Amino acid sequence: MPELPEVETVRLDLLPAMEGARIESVVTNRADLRTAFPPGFGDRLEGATVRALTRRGKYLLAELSSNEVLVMHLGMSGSFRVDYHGRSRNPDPYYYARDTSERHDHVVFRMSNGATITFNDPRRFGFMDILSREALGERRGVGQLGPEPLSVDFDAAALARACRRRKTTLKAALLDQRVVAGLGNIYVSEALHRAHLSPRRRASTIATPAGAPRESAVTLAAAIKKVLEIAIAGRDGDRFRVYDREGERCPTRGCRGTIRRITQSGRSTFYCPVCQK
DNA sequence: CCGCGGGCCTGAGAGC
DNA sequence: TGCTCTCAGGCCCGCG
Repeated sequence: MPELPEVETVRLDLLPAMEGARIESVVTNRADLRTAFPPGFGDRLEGATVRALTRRGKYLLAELSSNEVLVMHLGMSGSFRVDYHGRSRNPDPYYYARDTSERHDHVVFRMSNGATITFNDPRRFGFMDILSREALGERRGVGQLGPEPLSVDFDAAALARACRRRKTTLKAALLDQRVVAGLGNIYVSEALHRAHLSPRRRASTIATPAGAPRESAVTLAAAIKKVLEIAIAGRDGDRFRVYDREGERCPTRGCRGTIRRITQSGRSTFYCPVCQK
């Protein structure tokens, strides 16, 4: 379920359990997630202290006292559980349940502060990797991320520049983590709706030929920030305005349109054909 | 280089 | 009940 806001929420949940604590033990219950664990996975983590737990796009980064970085990605279905007082739901870390969701508990960290952190991921699209600090920027994925949408680096000018020569749709451009980091299928639909821009529109149309931001780029950059901020703050009231709301009335004030669902590059897009141009 | 389709996995829900 | 089918909030690879 994780796009930027969910990953940020996971980070905040993990913070008290991880930051400043030493990793006492690591158990992996299988040889791979999406990819194999790096060589010496447990040995490289055990004994290290987590100096900081940060986030870049949808990636969680545990910066270690060993000067290595533990990179964690939740894929589609990854989640973490934290249990305190040295007690996990499964007292035996090697226990591998077969008939409950616990059979997808793939990694268990025991921390010096008594926390037990369990990574669960049924579909195994998530992964963990360990890299030196310097190698981070070179790694495919994390190394190629565009600006953090909630930082000052991300604004209409940056967005326009990134979209300038894109012949794809706005939908595809915003899903591309090199354009902006952290948006996924839900928040792209939400941001475009808030900005009243059609997901089918060519990405390059938000920039002038010279690459300068048009008004639509200003609106879209602001909408992206807004949608993510609201989601992180957990203002649940109007969680998703269009996502998974095919057939419902468009929530835009004064708009009498109906939310439609279309498929773009194999994935669902929800939008209002009336107010999104 | 760019854009698209397919593949990777399992589980939930719909329809028969 | 149980089967089959579709779909799911991510990402990478290979093809044209």
